[in-house]
Amino acid sequence: MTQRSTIYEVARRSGVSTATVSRVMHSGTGYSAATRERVLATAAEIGWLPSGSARSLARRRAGIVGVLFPDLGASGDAEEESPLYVDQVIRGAERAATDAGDAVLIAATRGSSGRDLALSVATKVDGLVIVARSLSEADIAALGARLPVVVLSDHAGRRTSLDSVGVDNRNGIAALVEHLLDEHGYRDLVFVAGPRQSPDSSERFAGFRRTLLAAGLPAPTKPHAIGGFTEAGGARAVRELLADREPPDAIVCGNDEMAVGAVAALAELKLRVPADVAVTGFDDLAISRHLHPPLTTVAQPMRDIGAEGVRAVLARVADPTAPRHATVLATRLVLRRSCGCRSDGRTNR
Amino acid sequence: MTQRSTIYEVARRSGVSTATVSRVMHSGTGYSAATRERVLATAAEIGWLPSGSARSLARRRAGIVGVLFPDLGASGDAEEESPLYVDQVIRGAERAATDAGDAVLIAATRGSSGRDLALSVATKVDGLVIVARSLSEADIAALGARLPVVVLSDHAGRRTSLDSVGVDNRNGIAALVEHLLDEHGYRDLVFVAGPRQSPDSSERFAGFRRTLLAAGLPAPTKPHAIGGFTEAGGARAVRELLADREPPDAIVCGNDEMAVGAVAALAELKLRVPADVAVTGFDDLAISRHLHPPLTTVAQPMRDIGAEGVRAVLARVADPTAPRHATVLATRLVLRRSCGCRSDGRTNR
DNA sequence: TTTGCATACGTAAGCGGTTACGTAGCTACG
DNA sequence: CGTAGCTACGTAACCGCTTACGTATGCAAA
Repeated sequence: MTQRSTIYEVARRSGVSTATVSRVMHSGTGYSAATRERVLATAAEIGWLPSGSARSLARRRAGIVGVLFPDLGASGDAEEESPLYVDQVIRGAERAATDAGDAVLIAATRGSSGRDLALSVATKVDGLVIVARSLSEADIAALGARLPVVVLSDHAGRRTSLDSVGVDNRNGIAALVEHLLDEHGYRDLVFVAGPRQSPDSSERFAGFRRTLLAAGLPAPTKPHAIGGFTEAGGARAVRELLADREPPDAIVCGNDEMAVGAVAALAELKLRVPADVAVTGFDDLAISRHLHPPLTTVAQPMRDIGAEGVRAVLARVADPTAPRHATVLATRLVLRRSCGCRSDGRTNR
Repeated sequence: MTQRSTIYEVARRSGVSTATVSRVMHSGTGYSAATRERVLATAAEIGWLPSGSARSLARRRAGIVGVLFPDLGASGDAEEESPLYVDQVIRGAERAATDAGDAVLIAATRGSSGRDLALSVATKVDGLVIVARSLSEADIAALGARLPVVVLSDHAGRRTSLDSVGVDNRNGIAALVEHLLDEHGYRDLVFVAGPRQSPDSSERFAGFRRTLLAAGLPAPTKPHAIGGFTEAGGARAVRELLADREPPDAIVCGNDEMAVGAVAALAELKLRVPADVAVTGFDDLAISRHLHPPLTTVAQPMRDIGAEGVRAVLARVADPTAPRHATVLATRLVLRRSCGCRSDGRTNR
């Protein structure tokens, strides 16, 4: 490990000023070809690694955007984002940031420590992308007052002052329910919802209800069961549901994880999927196509959500006065066998 | 968005010097309780967010460690780390970094652009954790000469100058093969390997071979087939294999993804798993317990690998002269139905 | 009272880059 | 030949913190 060298060292050895070294590194003009070669050569020779901190300080731009997300594995099985989901969002964010020449810093909030972590991260970045439910509304608002912030999913269109990115939950579910109704002729559908306070969950239920009504079918005013977006919750919800009533034609779950639990619960009850009852999810996680049977679901463009998130904060970093913008991305219906379709992979929309 | 305020502003408004503000923020001593309150109050009042860049520059420590990994989704189906695997490593790294008061910056190398990306990231961090095959050996070595670097898996113990973290592939496979031999009585086992150049893959094969020899069985000198660590590769390998010979008792795959492909290929051939032929994997990805049948595999402590990685770089940042250290983590045998075991979940070791 | 030693600050010199300005040399043109 | 307009640099003033030192004040011990 060479002694950390500086731009002065490079300048001295190349017989130029630091300004010229800086220009060679980041500006396309202001130096001759010969000078450029000389500078580059000595930089390589002494293994100079420019100081990002110094550059950031001078430019008042870190070139880093932070992504805050809730940690799951940490606090047991609470109602949290699926790791598979968040990971994809992060990947998308990384991709967009790298494409823009920036980098992404990630931080998982765990329980109460979130606020301090967020503040600490905020000092190191130009803007923050916050995955739903990483932080309290108040904390998010406080951050939003200090630096560019965009909130992902479960908030899109609901917050008044911050940029947001989310998906079209209503139409996503609508397409799914229409499929169940029209292609399979199911009439008796039940909806297993996520957490009560989740806007995403509410919108999905709203889409469910609206579609049934549009088809002239009776529609419930509230979800048939609450599964809290977790596998265990989905299983529990189905068990409770079927203790009361005959199996429905189909169980529409608010997300894929609950669908996994639902399938398991149905197996316990000796009910076959989809022969006896169809099951669907929402998200299209990596595991979903491997389930038995493969899960019919509404795919969320998880990577795009992350990517749009960083694009949005970078846009705001560039122009802090731009009007607030809520991005809503489309979902895609993914037909697999759990809904009763024959073979996997047919998709729609 | 308030005007970006500085420590001078806070100092002025609190009637103290910047030194005192700095002390209040980061040192437990050097100020009275009253001063502390006053400073904290005005800081909150004007919404001051300290500049991480300035702090990093002054302290000569960014408080950030970078994680470099290969991107998969990007370049099609090349031989790359599974997203599920890398994501877990990243999670572990994030966890360890946060616990240490640092943050992690992530960057995915895609194809040839890796070298520049790595350099760019290197300017922003105190050290780098590099997931195997993100970069060429030469590039890794060059980085290692400029800042603390630790390499994860597929290298552990092999590189001479850099710290590394990996798993005990040999013993991991050995436990698995012993199980197949002793508990199930299988005698005819075949090994489907990952990429030829992969040290991880080689070690796994070595463990396979050694265990067969130890049991007094004939053992091949090279893998029966090469699957390249991908699902498609695993399927292809099995198809080619079974074109030549009778189905073996068990197919030991070099990783879980190849096992997925193997199971699919066997299904095409109307062979039942595990009734006709058992299949096993390596990694224990999130999808593996959902497969049909659930996959028996050797679990890698993916999060721990990431966590140990950042711990190792932080240790080296703290003491650059410490002797190189190679961490080798233990694996865990996960018994599920694909090997012929009755019910899921029994694990060993 | 003097001395000694904490404790609570303030001063100011960096940390390693960026960049607005200024200057010198050269070419082009009236 | 004078001058306008480039290009290729150098000078030096920041960027916003941290921290080594130095000073002042208070109090206990001598």
